[in-house]
Amino acid sequence: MENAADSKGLTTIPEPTLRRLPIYYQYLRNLESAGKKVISCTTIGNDLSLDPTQVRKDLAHTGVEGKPKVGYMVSDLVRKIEEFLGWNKINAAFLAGAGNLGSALLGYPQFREHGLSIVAAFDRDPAKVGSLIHGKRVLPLETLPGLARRMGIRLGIITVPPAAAQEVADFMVQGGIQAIWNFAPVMLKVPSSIVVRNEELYYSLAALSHTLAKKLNVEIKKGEEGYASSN
Amino acid sequence: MENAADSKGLTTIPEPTLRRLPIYYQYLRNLESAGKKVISCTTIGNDLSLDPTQVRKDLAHTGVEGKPKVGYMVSDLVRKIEEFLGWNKINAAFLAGAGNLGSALLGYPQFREHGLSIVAAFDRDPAKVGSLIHGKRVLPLETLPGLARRMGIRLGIITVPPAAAQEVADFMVQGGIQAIWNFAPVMLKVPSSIVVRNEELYYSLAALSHTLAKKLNVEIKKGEEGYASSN
DNA sequence: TATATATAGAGAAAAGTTTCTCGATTCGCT
DNA sequence: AGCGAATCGAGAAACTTTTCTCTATATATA
Repeated sequence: MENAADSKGLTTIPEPTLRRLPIYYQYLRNLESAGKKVISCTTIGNDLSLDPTQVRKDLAHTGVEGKPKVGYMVSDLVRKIEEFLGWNKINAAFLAGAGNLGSALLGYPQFREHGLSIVAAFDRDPAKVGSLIHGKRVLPLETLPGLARRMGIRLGIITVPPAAAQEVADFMVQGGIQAIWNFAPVMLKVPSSIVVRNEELYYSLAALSHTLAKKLNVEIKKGEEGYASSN
Repeated sequence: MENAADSKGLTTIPEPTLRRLPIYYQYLRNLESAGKKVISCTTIGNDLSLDPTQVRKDLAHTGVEGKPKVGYMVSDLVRKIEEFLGWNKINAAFLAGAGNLGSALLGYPQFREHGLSIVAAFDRDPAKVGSLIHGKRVLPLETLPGLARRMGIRLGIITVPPAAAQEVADFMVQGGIQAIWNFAPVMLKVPSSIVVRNEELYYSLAALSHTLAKKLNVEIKKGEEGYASSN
């Protein structure tokens, strides 16, 4: 029974599945607030333009069970996905770098609903230290390791400029932080036991701009054809 | 010769490759500014913890060519990836929703270097309309379609609250926008010819929090074992 | 109560992606 | 000039993910 093993983290879950789960989750939350009680993979697949079997396999990874002819309880699905992604327990996090992006993240309401609570921000700029951003206190960067250790913080978010990122990462590791969400465009060097997730907004832009460029190219070609011939 | 076809957009490129290309790009830009002229897939693979053959196949999609025993010209690679991703031409974009996230995106310096120039922001809040955010003027939302059409804008970015997202998307479609980068947690309904890329910061959180949850679980179990037995 | 139908779930097949293997090429060194 | 080492590029093999097919089951309806 692979599902049970999966939901306990004993097997590895496909990356693509992991990327789709939050999409299902959002969709299901919308259903829930619309008052829908049960849902089938067929319907989910139609609404999200995904293959129903794929949806079923994805959801099975969370250990949820459905009924033939009926589908799944929406509330079951929501709960199982939350558990699976660790969104049912709040992770306290430290954020380093109280610039534009850092401030936006500090004020991002969705995080709280998805198991992430940024409890403090850190910066080197004396003008920022001591101030409040979206209700979170900005503290001196040097105090990060000690505080992280005392408060048992497991998650760090890096939104400092690239040049400072490695040093901040070192601070975080020193403070016993286990997972780093890195928004700086550099590859961090950390012990292999630390989970690093690199996030660059422009990474996501790649797919979009590639598709758009291709699309515009095709249009230009069509235009030229239409101009040259008389069709 | 599949590479040539690829670089002209005639074949489909694997999603995973598309996600890795920006990573290579960033790495290569760093090399470039460090003065490195040539690079091999072996070295790239080592530095980025990827299989060298995979790196080679990924890069081949851009149509770049290397020399045995030497590798690739760093500058060739950078140029080819830029062309492939459409980063060599600047795309002018409109952004709707001048809140926290919108402001952060307006001030995000990396976009400009990657083919994206946000030329104006739109909001419904009269307090924001008319002001400048990071040098970009905030305009009334209603003027978006007309302006988009007149300026030939192809790309729209949505950072409004979920409830307003669909309406904004409709405005964008009406204004002839071809691709939408959607940061609101809703599935937009748009004509199938429009490219939509949904971006949710917490989507990326999924992988990280799942791994962290798993990791902490394992640690707890280990702890319990250690406690129960005397090992 | 029997029947038709929608759907979960499991396993097989197909498609896609990554990794391996090998030959060809280039360069530096002797 | 010839030799050895490094690397590209192409094709094959292994692996992963997606899609298809089938069976069992729950529900609604006649």
